[in-house]
Amino acid sequence: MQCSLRKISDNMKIKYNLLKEEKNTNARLGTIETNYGTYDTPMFMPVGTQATVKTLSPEEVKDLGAGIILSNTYHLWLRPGEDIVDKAGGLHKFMNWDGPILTDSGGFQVFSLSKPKWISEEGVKFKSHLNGEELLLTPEKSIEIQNKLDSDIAMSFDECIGFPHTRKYVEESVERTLRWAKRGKDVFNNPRQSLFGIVQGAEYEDLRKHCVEELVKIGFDGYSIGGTAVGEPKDVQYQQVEYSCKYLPKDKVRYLMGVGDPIDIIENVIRGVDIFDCVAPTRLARHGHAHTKYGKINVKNNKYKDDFTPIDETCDCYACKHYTKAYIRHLIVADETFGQRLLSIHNIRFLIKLTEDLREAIKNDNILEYREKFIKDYYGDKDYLQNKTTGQGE
RNA sequence: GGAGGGUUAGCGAAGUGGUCAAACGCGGCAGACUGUAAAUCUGUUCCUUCGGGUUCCAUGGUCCGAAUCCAUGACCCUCCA
Repeated sequence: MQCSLRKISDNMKIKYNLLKEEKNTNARLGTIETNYGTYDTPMFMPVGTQATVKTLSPEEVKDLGAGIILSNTYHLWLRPGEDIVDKAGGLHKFMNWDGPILTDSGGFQVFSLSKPKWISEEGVKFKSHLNGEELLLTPEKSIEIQNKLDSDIAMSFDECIGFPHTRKYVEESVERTLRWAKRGKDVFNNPRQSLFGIVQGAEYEDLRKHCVEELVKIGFDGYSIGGTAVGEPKDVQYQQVEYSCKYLPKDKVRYLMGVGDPIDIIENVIRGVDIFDCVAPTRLARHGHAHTKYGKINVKNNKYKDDFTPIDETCDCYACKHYTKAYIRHLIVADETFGQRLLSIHNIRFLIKLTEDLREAIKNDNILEYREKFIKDYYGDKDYLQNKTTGQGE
């Protein structure tokens, strides 16, 4: 049977190739080889939690220059169920995406579905957000689901803890996350899928180091940095990333989970991160906000009602090439989905373009200058750290 | 011509003697959002020099006190002729 999806290779673990380290920082230029082609890093992955990047077609996502996209175990487990996706021929066929897919493990839902949840050694009991049914997600179950979904990269089931927390809790949580990582790896059985371990340990360097060392002993195809963008101050986030990257093996890809503020991407690329994902560009878009070279704007604002210029004159995306702020504002205010699509296209493109620029800066060994210029344009005189916390807090 | 019902903030709509500058919804204006329980959530929305000022169709009245009671007028709706 002729498969409509172009699978480049059938039986391959992902492979990271480190091409260059930036002269003045820890930033890295590389490529990641997947079953669906080879992509450059640093890279930004658009998020398609429920097997769709909200409001966009796969063709549109492709056109933005996206490589890997992210989907979610928890959501697909609840609906439509991994067996349906399996029956469809796997997630790629199910959603008509012929690029690589990474599935998150459900670990973030341990954090975000905060109210009724019980964490035990066995796993996490949730109440389904759909019908209140009590569900038990375990490391084994998460991997089983992901094996069936047949994504290219599966994530270990971890505990993503919020901020702040006690050192004692972090210590216990890291050990549990490590045991869960081992249990997940033990049942992992999809030969064409890769498995990533997740570094936790909050803001404690020794715990991050310990977590990395233990994960490396277990052995994974790539490593993620978790537990960031959960309400901590920005400088704490950057430190957490530093403490993780410092000990991670150079020959494996590094994925910082859930981070997608432009400045955070730059700061963390500088600290050695290769891959990012974030819901922000699409969520902000649906809420009427757009990134521009000169900062984030709220397109709904009255002052744009007769502004017939593009969102960002310097942007090469479809929305900026063909539509004005006034028109997009009208669509958003009128609650038309096309407005949400246009802003989603723009915001994702903005972040992907950012990673393209960062790759160029790494090549040219001028990423610090790039950062300075970016901040000057994007934040103006504002202090971009300004005691701001990241993410949703607890 | 006769009989009822109605008129409250930008709109819709509660309120029928004091705790009413007036619930609630919409609309408006702003804000938040970082591995998506999020096309969601929050604030604000008569004027103000923040002391206060002026409101509930209009005018006059009752009362210590009126969006609320009475009188007259204006306009709107329904039914009967």
